[in-house]
Amino acid sequence: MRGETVYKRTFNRALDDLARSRIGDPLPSENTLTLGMKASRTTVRKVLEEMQSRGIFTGLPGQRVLARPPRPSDYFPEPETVATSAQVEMKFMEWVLRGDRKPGDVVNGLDLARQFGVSTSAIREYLNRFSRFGLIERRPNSSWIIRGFTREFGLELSDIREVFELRSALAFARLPESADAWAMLARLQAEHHDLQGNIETRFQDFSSLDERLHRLITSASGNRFIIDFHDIISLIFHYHYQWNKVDERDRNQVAIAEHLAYIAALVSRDPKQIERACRLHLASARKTLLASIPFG
Amino acid sequence: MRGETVYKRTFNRALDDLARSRIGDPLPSENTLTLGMKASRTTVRKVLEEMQSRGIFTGLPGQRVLARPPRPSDYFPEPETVATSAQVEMKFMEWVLRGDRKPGDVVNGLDLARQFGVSTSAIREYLNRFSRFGLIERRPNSSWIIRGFTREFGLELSDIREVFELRSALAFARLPESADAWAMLARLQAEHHDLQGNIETRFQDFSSLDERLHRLITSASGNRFIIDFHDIISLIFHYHYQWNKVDERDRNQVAIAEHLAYIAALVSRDPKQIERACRLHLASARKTLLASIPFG
DNA sequence: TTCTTGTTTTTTATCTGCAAAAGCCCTCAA
DNA sequence: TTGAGGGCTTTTGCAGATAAAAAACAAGAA
Repeated sequence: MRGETVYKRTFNRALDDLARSRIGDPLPSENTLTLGMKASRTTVRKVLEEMQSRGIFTGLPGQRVLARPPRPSDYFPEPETVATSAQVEMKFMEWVLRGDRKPGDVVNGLDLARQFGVSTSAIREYLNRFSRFGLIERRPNSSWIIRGFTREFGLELSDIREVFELRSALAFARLPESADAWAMLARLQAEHHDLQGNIETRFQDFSSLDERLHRLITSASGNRFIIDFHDIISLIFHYHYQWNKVDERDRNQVAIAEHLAYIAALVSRDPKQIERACRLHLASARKTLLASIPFG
Repeated sequence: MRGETVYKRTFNRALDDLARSRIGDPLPSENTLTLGMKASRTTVRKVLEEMQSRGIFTGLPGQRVLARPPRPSDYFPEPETVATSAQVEMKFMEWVLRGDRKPGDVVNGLDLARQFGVSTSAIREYLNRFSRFGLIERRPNSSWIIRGFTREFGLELSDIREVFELRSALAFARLPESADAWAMLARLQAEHHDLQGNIETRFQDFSSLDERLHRLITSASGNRFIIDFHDIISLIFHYHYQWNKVDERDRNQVAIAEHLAYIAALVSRDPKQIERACRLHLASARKTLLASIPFG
């Protein structure tokens, strides 16, 4: 059977949205609400029903009106809002990347299921999807084998990344002036400057900025395989940023400067300059990644 | 529950091997047999037991002796030897590649399960694994969407292929003289010459030769992402060769010549020559692929 | 030892089942 | 004739069960 995670997540999100309304404000139609939430009308309706029964709204459907502001106690606890698949991902990433697995170790699905408190099907499904990240490998009719978060992995990943991103960056420069991408790039540039000004306090925000910049550049390639590959980079760096706090501020400061140079190069449209800035930044990204690999 | 496909496959394979023995020949040990088969000893034992009860062997374990040659009627029918997952793959590939699906069409897991005569889990599992091929895309909490075997797909695939293979080919040339790869390349070269001599009758054998050559080159990159990507190429071309029979002989004849030039270039170790031969061949592979795409 | 084969324990492949969530179609009102 | 919400149907996400296959263990002979 399926948990109620979508419902609870939607409920919480609706509470957030409500915080901006006042008592007596009329509620938008179900369809309108559905557009904002990332769920179906069926779920939104379930949320509305519960809210009504908790006295957050009053009035007949069609004339519903906010009766009281949402309280913190209305929220469902965060852990109940995350789907099994997402839980498995987090637990599994922690397990492979931090749990000191060695190449050749076997992954025991049954055991993981017990450890993570989910069914074997959930594990199986995740392993299948995860295999494309190159950290595990399947032996048919037998268990999965750890390939390991090793130095080789880091090198192979970085090599491809450099090929793909350079290609994408050059494609970016060839985008027509009118493309949305340029506007987005300008916004990212502003955000970088902004962050640079407040680096002392907000250096942790860099992680999401990094992801957004590289995804934007990558998507200019227009190639689904390049874009898909970025998911791997993304995932690895996401967890990497989460755990590797050594020298974080300094590293991010350097990276921001590199990003700004990279953005400036893109704006210049000069292939030579782009190539230089791109390679420079990716070389230091590679270094950081390798440094974070255990025994790497 | 699981089918008996591994057992039946192993049984048939053992019958094949037996064809080379004579009445009275002693049987190798269970362990030895297991090495040859692609299965565990448990399965091999089950096979032996059945063979004994059918009178193919006589004698106590340890002194088993062939009692009669295998008969065609001993074989399990081929369809019973293919695992559900493999069946799903074939049926699904046929369904996406030949069944005139359009980008944006939804994939209904339940419906496919009914059509293919398997459970929804089997479909789910396959879709997950298949998603990395870039032909379908998932909408969370909702169905899969067809991205389609379109001209864009062909172009994007070919682009990456060219980048990866050129890199691999140059790496190949740098392999030490002693590497196994050189010996394998020499063997493939001989097989190509052989096939070229009998092109009139055996032109259909090209498909497997093509796969082996490109896999060998690709593996010289030593990069798991490049090697994994080759699986996509492989799968697409595998089905492509199976269905696209137009001008097959002529196409293969040209491709063999290109392969031979490519191999010669590799042997020469001259990067310039390698690049030329590689690009030339991949350009014509691209053309063939694009030509085979419906409305491409 | 190092292989045999016999036996028992684990783990995987696959199916079934069911509640949650998504997708319908329908009717009523502005 | 468009958009609202009510009610019903279908599909998905995940858990659970079970037989097949793999792996681990055991004990005797070469």
